[in-house]
Parts: sequence; structure tokens; C-alpha cells
Amino acid sequence: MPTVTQQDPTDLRSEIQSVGLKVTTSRLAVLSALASHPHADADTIFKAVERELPSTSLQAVYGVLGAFSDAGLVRRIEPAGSSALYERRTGDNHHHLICTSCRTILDVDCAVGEAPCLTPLQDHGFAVAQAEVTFWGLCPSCQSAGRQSAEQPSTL
Amino acid sequence: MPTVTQQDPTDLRSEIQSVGLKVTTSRLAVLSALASHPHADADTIFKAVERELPSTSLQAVYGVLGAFSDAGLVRRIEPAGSSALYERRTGDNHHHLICTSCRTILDVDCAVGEAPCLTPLQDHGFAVAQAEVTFWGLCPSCQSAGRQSAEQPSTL
DNA sequence: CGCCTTGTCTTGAATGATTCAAGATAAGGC
DNA sequence: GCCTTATCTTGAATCATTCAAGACAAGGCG
Repeated sequence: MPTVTQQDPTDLRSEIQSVGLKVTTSRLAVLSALASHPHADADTIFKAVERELPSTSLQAVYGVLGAFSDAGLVRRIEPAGSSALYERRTGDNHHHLICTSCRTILDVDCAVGEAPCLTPLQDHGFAVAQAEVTFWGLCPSCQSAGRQSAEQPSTL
Repeated sequence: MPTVTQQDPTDLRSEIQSVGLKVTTSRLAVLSALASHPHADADTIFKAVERELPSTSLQAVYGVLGAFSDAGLVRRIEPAGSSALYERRTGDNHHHLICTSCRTILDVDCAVGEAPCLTPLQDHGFAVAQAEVTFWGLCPSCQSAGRQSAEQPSTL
């Protein structure tokens, strides 16, 4: 087998096995593609995977991403105005900083330690399991280019 | 004209005028429907409006909601797994508490005063304009019914 | 080491939310 | 009350995502 991944394939393999999923070339390729595309949608991952495995179908990518999400291997986010995006960094409840102009996405550590934002002011009796925080703003390069927000500006 | 709204129609009328939009029966009906459906999607509003104005089209509702959003009259939110939802409460950057089982949505005041969460730990040079916070959990009645989360549980 | 079961992938098509476009209509300034 | 222009109606297109049926491959077992 030629060099298929930028990362030790053994790691990817055992990562998939550790959650009880069968190891397939599609799954290895999707996991590898996620490493180089930290916040990618299904189609972006499909195009990346397709370069190495031309027979791969978009539906297979959806299937793999779904299985990975269910298994907790990847995290699925759905920012307003985007299709679903997938990322490998899981389990730390980090948040996101999204540029309203170019839609660059960066990770932001959880604002107050471990699970900070977990407690809203009024919980209305809910058993809160997660707080999802998205910061919207202009990234440095869009600021200097004088670009304006395309979304999510009027809401504040 | 018969009684069309649960709320003083004059208020609705001036609210629409105040943002420089023409006052139409569709717009009055949509704004009124939003009062009784605090976090409704376009189709729900359409069905409510249709009861009073049978000639109304879904596309008109989309158009009205789009115009209201642009004008800042209503706020559009897109929680993961939902279609777009609209609410009248704007300008206070409040947050949302969503039941992962029945998808009930409640408003939560901004966690730390005025615009608290506005400052992430690392802003990466972004000009942050808004912080959007969504709390996911089980509502009281789903807890006592022993229901489980349908979404968004594995991510924490 | 090869078979068998079962999960996964391919192909093809359906769904649902949302948007686009063209012509008909109504709001509101004059 | 008329005219301009924004809005609404009707009809259709788009996009992400999911469903379904059959072909295929992973990995446990003999």
C-alpha cells in the first residue's frame, strides 16, 4: 500500500478499533482527511478522500462521518448558515470563533475551565449536559481588508 | 377588519413602520403569529398565518421573515438539528436552553450581565461582535418521563 | 487458511428546507 | 385617486442530507 495518510496509519487504525468499528480504507481516509481539514463539511472530506480512493461515494463519507459521530470519534457542529462540519477534537467541549465574512473557523478553549458555561443563570429545571458557544466576528485579515459581516451581525 | 391579532394591532403596525418597512397584512399576521409562537420555524408561522389569511404563501412568510431579520425586528436562530427558528425578542443577546429530547426551547438571560460572553479566552485577533450560547439538556418533563437525548449528547 | 456472518459501501433516488424568478398586486407618497 | 416601487403569488430549482436495495469486504471461527 502506498503512503495514504499524513499521520501514522497505525494510530488511525487503532483509533477506529478502539470504538468498536470495523477498519476500512474509507474510514482510514476520512479520519486522515479530517486531520488536514479541521472543520470540514462532508463534501470537502469527500473530495479529499476521492483523491486517494476514487471509487469512494459521497454517501459513504456521510456514513463514515455518521458512524464516527455516534462513536464519539468526531464531533459534528452546525454553525448557522453552514452545512454540518466535522472535527476530530472531541471531549474537551471547546468552542468556536467564526469569521462572519470569510467563515474561517478557529477553536477556542472553554471559557472558564472544565465545563464552565455548563450552568446557565436560569436552568428552568433542565438537566444541562452541554453548553455550546459560538463567537461571531471579523477575522484579522477580513478586518484589514475592510470587509463587512455577511451574517449574524444584527442579532446582538 | 375582524380581530386579527392577540396584541394591539397598532403596536405591530408601528413596530413595522419604525424600521422603514411597508405595513402589509402578511407582515402584521407574521408578527402576530410570532407572539404566540416564540421559537417557531417558517412552516409553523405559515400555518398560523394561513388560518387568518388563507391566500398567504409559504414563500411570502419566508420573505417577511427575511425582511424582519434584516431589519432587526426578529432574530433568526439555527440550532443544530433544527430548521431556522424565529423569535421577536431581540437586542438583548439572550441565549437558549434546548431539550435534546422534545426540543422545547427556553430563553436564558445572558450569563454575565450585558455582553458577557463577548470575550473569548483567546480571540485570535478577531473583532468579536456576538457570542451565541446554546445549552443542551433534558427538560423537566422529559427527565421524569425517563427519556433520553436524541442529539448532541456525545459531544461533551 | 478460507468460509460465513454481518456490517459497510455503491448506486440510484427521495426528502425537506430554502431560495430564485417572473408576473400580478397592493402600499403609501404626491 | 394615480404612480412608483416594494411586496406577494405561483411555479420551479437548488442544496445538503437521508433512505433503500443489492454488491462487497472485514474479521471471527472453524
